[in-house]
Amino acid sequence: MSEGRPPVPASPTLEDVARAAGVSRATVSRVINGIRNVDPAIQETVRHAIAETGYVPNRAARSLVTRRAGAVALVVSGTGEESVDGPFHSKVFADPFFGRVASGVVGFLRPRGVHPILMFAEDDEARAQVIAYLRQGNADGAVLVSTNALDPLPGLLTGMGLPAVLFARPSPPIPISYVDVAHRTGAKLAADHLVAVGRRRVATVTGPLAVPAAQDRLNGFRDAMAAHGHPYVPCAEGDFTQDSGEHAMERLLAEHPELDGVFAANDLMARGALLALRHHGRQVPGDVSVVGFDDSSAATASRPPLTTIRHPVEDMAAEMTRLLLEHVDDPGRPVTSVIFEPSLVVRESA
Amino acid sequence: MSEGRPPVPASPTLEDVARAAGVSRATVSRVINGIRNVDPAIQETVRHAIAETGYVPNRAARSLVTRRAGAVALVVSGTGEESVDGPFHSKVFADPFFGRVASGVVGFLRPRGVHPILMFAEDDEARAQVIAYLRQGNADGAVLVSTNALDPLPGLLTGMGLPAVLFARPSPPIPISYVDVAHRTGAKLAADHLVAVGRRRVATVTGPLAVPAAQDRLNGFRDAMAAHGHPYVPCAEGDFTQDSGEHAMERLLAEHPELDGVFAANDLMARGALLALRHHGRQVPGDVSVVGFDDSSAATASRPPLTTIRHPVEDMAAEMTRLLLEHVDDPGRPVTSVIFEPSLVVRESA
DNA sequence: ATGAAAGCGCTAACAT
DNA sequence: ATGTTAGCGCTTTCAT
Repeated sequence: MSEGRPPVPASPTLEDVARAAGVSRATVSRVINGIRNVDPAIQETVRHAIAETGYVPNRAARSLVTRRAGAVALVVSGTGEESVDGPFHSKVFADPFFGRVASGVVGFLRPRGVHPILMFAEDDEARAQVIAYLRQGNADGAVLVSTNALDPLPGLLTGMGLPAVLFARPSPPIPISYVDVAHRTGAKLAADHLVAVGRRRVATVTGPLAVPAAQDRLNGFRDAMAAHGHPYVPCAEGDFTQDSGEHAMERLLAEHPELDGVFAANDLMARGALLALRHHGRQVPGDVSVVGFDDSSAATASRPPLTTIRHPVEDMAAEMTRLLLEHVDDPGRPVTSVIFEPSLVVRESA
Repeated sequence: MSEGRPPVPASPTLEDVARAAGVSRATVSRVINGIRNVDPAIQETVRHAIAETGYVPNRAARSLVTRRAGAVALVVSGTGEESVDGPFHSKVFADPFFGRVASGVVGFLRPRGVHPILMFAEDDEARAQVIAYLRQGNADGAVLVSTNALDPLPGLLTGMGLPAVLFARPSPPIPISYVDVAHRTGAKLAADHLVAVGRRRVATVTGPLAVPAAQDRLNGFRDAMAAHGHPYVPCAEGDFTQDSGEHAMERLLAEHPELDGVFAANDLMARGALLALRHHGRQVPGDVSVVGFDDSSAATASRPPLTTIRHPVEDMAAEMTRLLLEHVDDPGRPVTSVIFEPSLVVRESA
């Protein structure tokens, strides 16, 4: 932003409150920051003066001395290869998942008087801007949700000493805290359910296999099916979009027309699979059972509603934020991971 | 956030750079802020010193003296009645529309080194927190997208003298800048198209009629149909969600089984209408033509893909942000509105 | 328990 | 064209 005049009329300062209360700035400051050793009577006087003057602390002044921004960044990071259709940001939020993360983050932050700074890091340039911005000390830490496992950003952030917590385990092991869901357990839940409803010729639509989560879901599913006596599970790779799910399902159907069950690594792809199945005249769940993953809004909005694996995204995001604030308050704290257990939500598709 | 030790090692200050370059702080400051009247040779020296020391300006210190936060808020505001299923924030971002707005805002802000602070104001408490936060001077202004026409927030913001720009015209006329789309023109486009493809028994699924946009789309549609010789257009009210669209379509079908065309006031509801139509065995577009509004990702993801009215949400959001920065730079500037023209996107549903 | 005073890092007069 | 200097509003020793 370019320069201009001050937009707001001068607001009351500590000095004003101190004068009104007949005490010193220091005392007012103590009251505001909840430091004890202040006479209760004086505290009362000060509080009254604060209310009377309509005083609100100036964050810049406070930050300058405390060396804390009092803000955190919410960084959505991508690969840089996604500029196929439309701007990255638009696409990102087309996936309801990110909205749930944002929700969880804000939900945790807000009661604490903190609000997240929203940043996108979809390519090298954007990443550089993010780094530059954070280097200015605009945020005390960052919660990071990345669409790409090889994202260099987590490494860069920890490298510059900025507290950061990831949503989902990074692919190259780096010393950074993260929250994640037990993908393998979730996939097992899906496998168990498909088998329980009598499916025997089951295939899976995977996410991009460079992503650990996609790997885990695939492997977990395969292992579970193997445990049920089905060592071979046909699979087709998608990229977590609905279209990719539809195409993957087409391929699966072409090669294995006899299949009677599908596990898609997320709901969007499951929805695409539903489309392909209908297109080929297969009834769901009559002919083919479909299980998704995420329990996103896509799951309830699709017809039939999706049986899926739910993970508590909002809770996870809140926990991620909690971890971040912990790291901010105590930079020496060792990195940790918190893994959430998913659950099966049975609807109509399987 | 509670207090703790400084998270980062002391970074170089203006003083350090000045010393390294053998000049005064003021000169370095001038170079950084692009103020002319600095000897080119010295500029070079200073730049070198900056690079050498790895200096980055401290935003808090700068804000303290300029009295500018250098940040803007992106506020998503709701009615408070939406807590039906899941947290407000989750629901908000389930609508791809908000993602597009965020995208446009960030797209405009980022090249200018500004990032938005994300805030939700879904009920009185949240609204109070938003106000309190903004009163602290954490943002120089706010771009506001509201799901409710009677939202008190715009009034509150302008009341406290904070520059703000809305996405969509507020229902009670208040002196505030906004961007919007020509809803009536869009609705007319839909009507013209439905008539052009031979539809004569046309109905409409409206948005919540308390919202001006929903009103305008309805009225624009009715007027245009009247101009085509169809004075009566059955309508059913929805609330912009897919489910509401489905239910509205059910009602329409029950009362007017002969209908052959539908205009839904947004894509999500159009999608719901598609579901209801299929459920009743109507072919789209064979038996019934369907036109949506928004050209959101829901339009391309639905089957058949939706013919819809496109408005340039990202561009509008960018313009909204531009207007905000203008108001921030010059608080005296009179409020303005910018209305964008929508266009018809023909796909398969009509 | 309270006050006085020293800055935090920066910008913007003002002086030269 | 450059330097000097006075704060911006706050927290935090250090005295008292």
